[in-house]
Amino acid sequence: MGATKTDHFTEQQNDLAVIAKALGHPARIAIMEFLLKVDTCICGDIVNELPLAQPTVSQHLKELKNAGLIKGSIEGTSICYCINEPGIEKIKGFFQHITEHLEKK
Amino acid sequence: MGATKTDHFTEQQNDLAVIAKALGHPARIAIMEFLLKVDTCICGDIVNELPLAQPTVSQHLKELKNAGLIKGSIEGTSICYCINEPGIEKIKGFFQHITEHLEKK
DNA sequence: TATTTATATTGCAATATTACGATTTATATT
DNA sequence: AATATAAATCGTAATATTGCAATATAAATA
Repeated sequence: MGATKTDHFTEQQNDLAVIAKALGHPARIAIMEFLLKVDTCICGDIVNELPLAQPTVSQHLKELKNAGLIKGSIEGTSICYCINEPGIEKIKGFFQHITEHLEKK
Repeated sequence: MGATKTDHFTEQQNDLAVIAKALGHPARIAIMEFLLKVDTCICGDIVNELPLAQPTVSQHLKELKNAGLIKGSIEGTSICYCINEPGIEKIKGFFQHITEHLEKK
């Protein structure tokens, strides 16, 4: 196989998994950290920062955007990327829920 | 390829990615939620709960354990699994760092 | 309109993941 | 000792991911 049985799980479970999966690669963690530092930047800045080729960075950005963790806005010939707070809040809520529940014991 | 360039990133970035990746599958999100609900359980309980075969569940548990998100202790012929709080705190810290940083603007 | 600049897409090879049947390991119980 | 129970491991097929060269797209500028 190799295909995840997504239809056997709830929408929320699948949604959280997509977000977590998007962060499940060191390059994408590095992109998030870089975006946090510079606030906003274009794809080329990340290509200069990371040891990866432009198509690879573009692909990682696409996955982060698809998960709702970043957003991009067109600025002339380039695209300005920045962190999308609602996406962060969604996964953060999952962990807060866990720790709150654990503390009640 | 298909192989992640782990050696080009920091240990912390790789560590966070491993934790996030472990949660990047709906079955493993479901296992975490189930563990939170029942506090502690054995592999067989999860097999009864999820639409997955025993070897598959065992594999998912291994990955969660490897990431430090759960821990297991031997209880006679079975193994008692529960959430490992320090693992949760590590990834939770990452998101708190992000939101704290974003609020300062 | 030709060129430059910035990013996305395509296609492909190497590797990783997912899932499960069959088997193995390890501890209890009879 | 034989059997039952619980979980891990092995082997394997199907599918997904990673990374990049080559190419395409799209907007600004000369």
